[in-house]
This record gives sequence, structure tokens and C-alpha cells, in this order.
Amino acid sequence: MPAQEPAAPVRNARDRPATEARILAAVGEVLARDGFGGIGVNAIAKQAGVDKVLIYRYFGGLPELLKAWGSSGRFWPTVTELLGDDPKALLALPVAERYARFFDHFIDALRARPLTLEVLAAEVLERNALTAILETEREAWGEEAGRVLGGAELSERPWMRGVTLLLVAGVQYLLLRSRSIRNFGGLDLQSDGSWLQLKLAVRELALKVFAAH
Amino acid sequence: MPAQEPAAPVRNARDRPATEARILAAVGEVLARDGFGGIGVNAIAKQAGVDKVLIYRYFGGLPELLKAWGSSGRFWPTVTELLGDDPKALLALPVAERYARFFDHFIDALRARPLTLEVLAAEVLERNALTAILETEREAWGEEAGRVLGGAELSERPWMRGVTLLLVAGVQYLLLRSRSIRNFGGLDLQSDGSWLQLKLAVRELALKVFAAH
DNA sequence: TTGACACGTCACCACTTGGTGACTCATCAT
DNA sequence: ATGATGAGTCACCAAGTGGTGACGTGTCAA
Repeated sequence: MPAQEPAAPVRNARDRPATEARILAAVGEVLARDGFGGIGVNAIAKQAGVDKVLIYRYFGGLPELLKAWGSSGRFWPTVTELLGDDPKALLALPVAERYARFFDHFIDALRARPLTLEVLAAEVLERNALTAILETEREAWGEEAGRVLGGAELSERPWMRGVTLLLVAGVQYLLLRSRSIRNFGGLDLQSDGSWLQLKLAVRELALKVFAAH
Repeated sequence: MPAQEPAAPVRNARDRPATEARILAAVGEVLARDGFGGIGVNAIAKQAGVDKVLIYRYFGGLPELLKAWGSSGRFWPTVTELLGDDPKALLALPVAERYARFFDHFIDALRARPLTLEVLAAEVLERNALTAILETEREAWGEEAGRVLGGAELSERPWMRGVTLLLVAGVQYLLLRSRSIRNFGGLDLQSDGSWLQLKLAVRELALKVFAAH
């Protein structure tokens, strides 16, 4: 990968769009390298090989830059991505299987997005600003996901809404924890096997819950 | 409450144990006021009305101070606390009811401990040091909780282990998010009603799962 | 050709951070 | 009475932070 690129101290071409792109890219690079704690005007400018004053000139400041970065890159998995290659086929499946596969894909998609996890982690800690980077995307996502997952079977079991919410939240939390610790409740969060186990657990649950009675 | 106490610039009595206690208390106060991001030698010393050099002299540094603070206060709910006033009565209940009440108490106990939530939030972000403050307590807790929750009914349904883990993780995550945002998946995380709804969802789930078939 | 203007660079600001050395001074055993 | 010890204070350090003003210099239209 070409990444990194701490930029030799050559004079930069005077090309605003390119420079803006450099800066935006640098945000992701710093994030990936140092985590959200390493984010800062100085660090980003250095990574981009650009003077930090340009961040203020072009974006207005760090929060605005982060917002621009957030809305530019699509790092939150789209619902269609969670439905797999053939959405129609998935929607035709029995509800339990659909439910299970949705979680399978959700877990895989999130595990494949370390940057998203980093942002999610930051959102947990930051109570003030620069939160709400994924806000809008996520909200829309939640709605659509509910619609896809839903159906008559879910409407008949309104309590499953709360359970689903907890499961989604649980997946996110365990993924966040897996970045820094291995063990959680006796489960190795960094092993594929553990995640397979969790997927199977959700599948069993769905089968049990949605079983014709 | 007497809290705060930014300490007028009077000369402090020379009383080491009292000063140490002040410093330890200041950790909690800063944590409650500014969150974990505000933690630092300067801030703590200022809050305690004490020179920061004493932090180095008495504790060795910030990480050691935090560790001392962590092991002094028991802010992680004990399992017995989660079992309510009458543990024996609870254990005599049918498994579904026991399961449900456990979550009820878990949610209430954690909601009543903002400092614990703050530490949990910090643990999510920090990948390096000062993590593992609650580590030991939590690990022991996990084991005991599993034992209490468990029983033949749970052993017969091994997949419920994963589901329970996800639910516990989900509760923690939603509580963490509730500190800074209101909305999550259409649920108002700061309202008691929403949490009641989640409790009921878990209860229904337990009833369904543990129903005699 | 000549400006105007935007792009890029450099030097600087005030402030905060973690951390240390040197000082005063109260207490207490000898 | 006299030291030794240790509690508390003060002044300082280097490094890093976000942020700004002033200065070149290449590009492009008039």
C-alpha cells in the first residue's frame, strides 16, 4: 500500500483540490496509525506534508475538517452491504435465517472497518464536540435496518425490538473492546472462532424465537 | 453535597494521610466533572488544592495514582448486590424470572454509578495504560455472575451463553452512549421508560427461551 | 506586461502538559 | 537545644498544543 507518506520537505504544487484531498486522506491515516487520541491539527498537517494553516483556511478548523472527512468517506456499512450479494434472495428467506444472516454480515462488515471502530470508540468517550460524525448515517441506517429485519414476524413480537437493539449494541461494544483486550467473559475477542460462536448463538436465538409455536 | 472544593490558597496542614486522601478524592471529583479526558496531574492537584509534586512523591506518578484509586473504591457492583435483598429467594425463583431480575438489577446498579461508567468509557478508548483498573474485579464478577445465572437450564442451552454475553455488553454500551447522546435506534437512552422497556424485552426473551417445550 | 489573487511557507504567539530541583518550615526523637 | 526527617511550596523546564499574522511566489486574466 502507498499509505504513510510523511512527505519529503519538497515544495508542494499549488493545487487546492489536491491539497484538500491530501488533508482528508491524512485524517484517515493518522486515525489508523495513532487512534483518535493522536488526532490534532499538527499531526494531520504533518502527515499530509502540508502547513497546518491550510486546515484552517480550507476547512475552518479541526471539527469542520473531521465533519468533512466523516461525510466524505463512507465507512459505515450500508444496509445493502449487510444483505449480501443477492438482497432479494435474502429477503425471501425465512425470518429467522434472515435475522441470523443480518448479524453475520454486520459483524463481518464492522470487523473489516478498523477506522469505523476507532470513530465509534471516540464517540463513546467524547461528550462534547466532534461527536456526531456518523450520527446521520447511523440514524438512517438504523431505520432502514429495522425495516429490513422487520416484517410481520417482528411486529408480532414487539419486545424483540429491544432485544435486537441490545444485540446490535453488544456486537459494537465487544468489537470496541476487542481492539485493546483479548478476554471478555471468558471469550477471546480477537479470535475468529469466538465470533463464529457468537454468530451461532444469535442464529439459535432467532430459530427459537421465530419458531412457529 | 460538599464536593468540588477547589481549595482556597491556604497553607495545608502537614498531614500525609489526609493529603493522600484528598488526592484520591480529587481523582473521583475530576472524573465526575470533566470525564476521563480531563484527568491529569495538574488538574488533580488543582482540584485537591495540593501541589502536584506530592502526587509523584506519594504515588509515584499518574498511572500508579489511578491504580490506587481504582483498587480503593469498589464501584463495580458486586454480584450479591445484583441479587437483591434476598439472594436465597432469588435463587429459588424459576430460571426465567431469575434471568430477568438479574438484568433489572444490573441495569439499575450501573445507571447509579456514573463514575463506573466513566471508567468503562475510558477503557474503551485507551489501548495502552491505565486500563485494567476494574479488570480484576470485573473478571471475578463475570465468573460468579455466570455461575449464579447458570444452572441446568443454561447448560442445556449453551448458545445462551453467547446471547447473554451480547446482552450484557449491549447494556453497557447503551449506558455509555447515554452519557452523551439521547437517541439510539429510536430509543431515548436518558429516559427511565426506555430502560424499563429494555428490561421488559429481556424478560420476555427469557420467558420465551426458558419455556418448557 | 502588469497586476491581482490565491496558494503555500515560515515564524511566532499564549497556553497547557508532565516532570524536577531547590527551597522553607514544622515536628519529633535525641 | 539540636539536628534529622519529611511535608509542603515555588520556580522552573522542555515539549507540544491550537491558532494567527506576515511574507513570498506561481498562475491567470486584463
